[in-house]
Amino acid sequence: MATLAAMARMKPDERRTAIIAAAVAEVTERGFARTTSRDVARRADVTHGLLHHYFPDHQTLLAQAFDHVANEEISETRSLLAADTEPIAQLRELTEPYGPGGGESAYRLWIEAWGEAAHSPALRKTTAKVTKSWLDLINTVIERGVQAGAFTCEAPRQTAWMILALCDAYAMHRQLGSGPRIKEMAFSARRLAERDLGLATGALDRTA
Amino acid sequence: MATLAAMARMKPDERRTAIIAAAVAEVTERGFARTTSRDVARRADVTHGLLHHYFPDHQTLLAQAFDHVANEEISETRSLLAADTEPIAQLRELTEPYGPGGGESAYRLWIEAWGEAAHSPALRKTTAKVTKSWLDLINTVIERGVQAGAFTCEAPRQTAWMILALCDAYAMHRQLGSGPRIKEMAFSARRLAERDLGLATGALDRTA
DNA sequence: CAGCGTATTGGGCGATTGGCCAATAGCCAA
DNA sequence: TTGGCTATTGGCCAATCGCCCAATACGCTG
Repeated sequence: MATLAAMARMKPDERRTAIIAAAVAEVTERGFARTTSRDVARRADVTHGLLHHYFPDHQTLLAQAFDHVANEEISETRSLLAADTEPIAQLRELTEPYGPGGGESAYRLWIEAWGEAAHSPALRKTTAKVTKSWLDLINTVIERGVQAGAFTCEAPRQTAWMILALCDAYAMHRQLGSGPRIKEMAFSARRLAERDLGLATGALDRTA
Repeated sequence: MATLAAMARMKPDERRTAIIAAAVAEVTERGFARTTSRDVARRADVTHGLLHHYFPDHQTLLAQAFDHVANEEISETRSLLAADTEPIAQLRELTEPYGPGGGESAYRLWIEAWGEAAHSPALRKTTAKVTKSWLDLINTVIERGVQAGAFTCEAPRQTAWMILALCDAYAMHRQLGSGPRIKEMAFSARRLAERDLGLATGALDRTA
């Protein structure tokens, strides 16, 4: 992973980023509660004592780590949407079977975060904020599509909420390996969107 | 909670049940990873040493505790449905705003379980099994309603999955206190069900 | 009542935790 | 080169964890 000799010294900002990246990886694998300072330090190739130099305490480190990823996901998706101007293509991005965010491991982190949010005000605040961002993102795509004449929609915010909920639920249950017909679940969000937005069935499946 | 003098001795089965109940309460409050043997013991009014007499180890205790609640929820819902014979009334039960299961705290436990399932094969197995039971339950109600002529439905299993997903997502995000318009989210599942099953809007809101 | 088996206690063990701190190492300005 | 500031180390601490076990209390059977 890292060249032994090159480990010596890093710019503080890089070091900080490396530690946060290590924390994210650990939390994704083990969950918030089971992630220890020493695990993070080992993964970041530093000693555990250094963590306290960059972060006041363990909770703050984990909270900042999740904050970092969550905001990054949002901004990445935002620029992904900016690349397409056509509403249908944008909606297709948002309903990708692996989730519009960072894919498999990103959802592992989110599942951990939902659980941890019940015990950490900082996590709860971040999850609430980012969830709202997701809803706004979907809602904006819908409303722009309606204005452009591509969609028809009675209750955009409600449709946005249902799309998000189905994507989350699909990703979560896929994580757990639960249940039959998991591939069908993946497309429920798209079929729901197609019906709610006046599109033909399968309109979101076709590749542009 | 418990009379001091009456603490002395309990039948083994009662004791076992009391410990499991204490474990459920602790996990609901603190999550799986942060629940310690001693916490459970204190809540159950026994010493920590006794736990090892009833359960081989900590993980097994927590897994059995969740297993107990999950199965109980399912069977309670089953008998709840048995009380009604009318499909619409049954569907109304299933889409209760607080979730068809045990209410608020029950969903706290489920959120913890979803996270923990990623780290515990036993939890993963239970969540998968009970999720399947929920889907079957909803699916049965739909199909009986279709046969009785009360519903019309193109893809029952897909509709069942969407209803479950929306209920889960609503309950979860309500837990987190996230987002505006959370009351509207609560009825998304009902509106979806009404449309998917050929019912009039609001048909599931009216009290029987 | 005597005796056996189980329920229950409470202490102890090794391992691990987050946080703290004195000491060291490396970088840059003067 | 020197001095000082920051990054970094590694050891230490009290607290706590799950687990184990010898000792005790209790209840039931004979």
